[in-house]
Amino acid sequence: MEVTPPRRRMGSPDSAVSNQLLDATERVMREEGYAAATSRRIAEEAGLKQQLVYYYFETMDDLLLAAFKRRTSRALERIDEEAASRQPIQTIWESWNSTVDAKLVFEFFALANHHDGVREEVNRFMAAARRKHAEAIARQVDEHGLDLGPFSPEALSFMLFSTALLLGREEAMGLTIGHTDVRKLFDWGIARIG
Amino acid sequence: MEVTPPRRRMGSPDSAVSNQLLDATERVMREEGYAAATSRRIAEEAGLKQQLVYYYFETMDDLLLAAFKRRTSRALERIDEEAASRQPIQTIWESWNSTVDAKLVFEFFALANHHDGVREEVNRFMAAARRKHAEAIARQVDEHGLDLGPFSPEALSFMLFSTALLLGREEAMGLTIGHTDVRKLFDWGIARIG
DNA sequence: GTCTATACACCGATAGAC
DNA sequence: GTCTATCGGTGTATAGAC
Repeated sequence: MEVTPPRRRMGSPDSAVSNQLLDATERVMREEGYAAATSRRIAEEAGLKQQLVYYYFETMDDLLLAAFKRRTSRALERIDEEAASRQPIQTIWESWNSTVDAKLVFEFFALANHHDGVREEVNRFMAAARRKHAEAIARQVDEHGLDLGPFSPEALSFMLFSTALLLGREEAMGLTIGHTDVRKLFDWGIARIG
Repeated sequence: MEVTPPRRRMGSPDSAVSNQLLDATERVMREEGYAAATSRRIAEEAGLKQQLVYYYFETMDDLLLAAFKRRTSRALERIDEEAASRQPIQTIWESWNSTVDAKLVFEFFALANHHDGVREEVNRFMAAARRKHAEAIARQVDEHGLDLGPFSPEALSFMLFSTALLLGREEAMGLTIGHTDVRKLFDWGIARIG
């Protein structure tokens, strides 16, 4: 009968300091990579003492997971708001392009390769986003008698995400070969569907 | 006048041991992430002493870069061979799907966020692959009077890579929503073009 | 070419005072 | 809630013997 193991005392997960630490974690991960997201480096970035990290988070793994969960819960709120859009496909495309922090996403995706908690949360978020987007697209297709051509709502949901993410990554890295053509292609296709 | 700084003596970059270390580096990065790619962990994985790493590579950054360069030089050879294919689009699609080690690619892409040498090498490789693929596609379009529809060769080159990479990543993570639809979509589109 | 030994920085995490 | 002090472990990298 697994009982909660003995723990040291801890602070509120929604406190101001806790959020400062999560902000600092995002900055460090974006600029220096997940390997640099240590308790010392994050505390320094937040202007706090290293040991405070362990007052607000059980372990470093917990802190990293909390940082990702804060992002996904905000993103899911946004997705729910946008689901009611009059032109969901256009809205989804613009939303991924403007909100996806590609460098950070690649750090979290790499982290997910070997961090069980983060992987589960990435999968949970990606599954929810894909389903919600596919439903919003399918609803609009029904209501307005649109023609998606060879795209299923799920396939379109996948393509909008994967394309925006890779375009964002390459732009952040200074590589843009074919990008104007791809953006024209998506603008054309989205306008064509309605 | 920058002179090569004084260095400790070093072994051949093409030796058997050197390649064992690069093999071990790939395994560690794939299974445990780039943060685990330390001299101790890699040497242990290769069954060698930690200090040997510094006989074959100047620094850990050099080792990581060498590991990535070995992959890209092999991949570019393959791309050159496949450029002569009778059906380059089909060949490129199948090649990305069968050769891209998605977990490892995400580790190197995340590493590229903050490792200058790796970023430059990633950009060099991606630019070369995109151009070579676009040229192969354009040549085939010319010779056989194909119709790419709204796709430019560069845009198609981009989409084949980004889609195969993200499909591969999600499959490796156990997430497959919409995948059969996306694969059907690409099979259909590629068959349609010719 | 590979070994032993080692310097020194940084890591996660805890104990207990204030 | 935040502090000082500290533990044991691991990191990169070097020196020099064999």
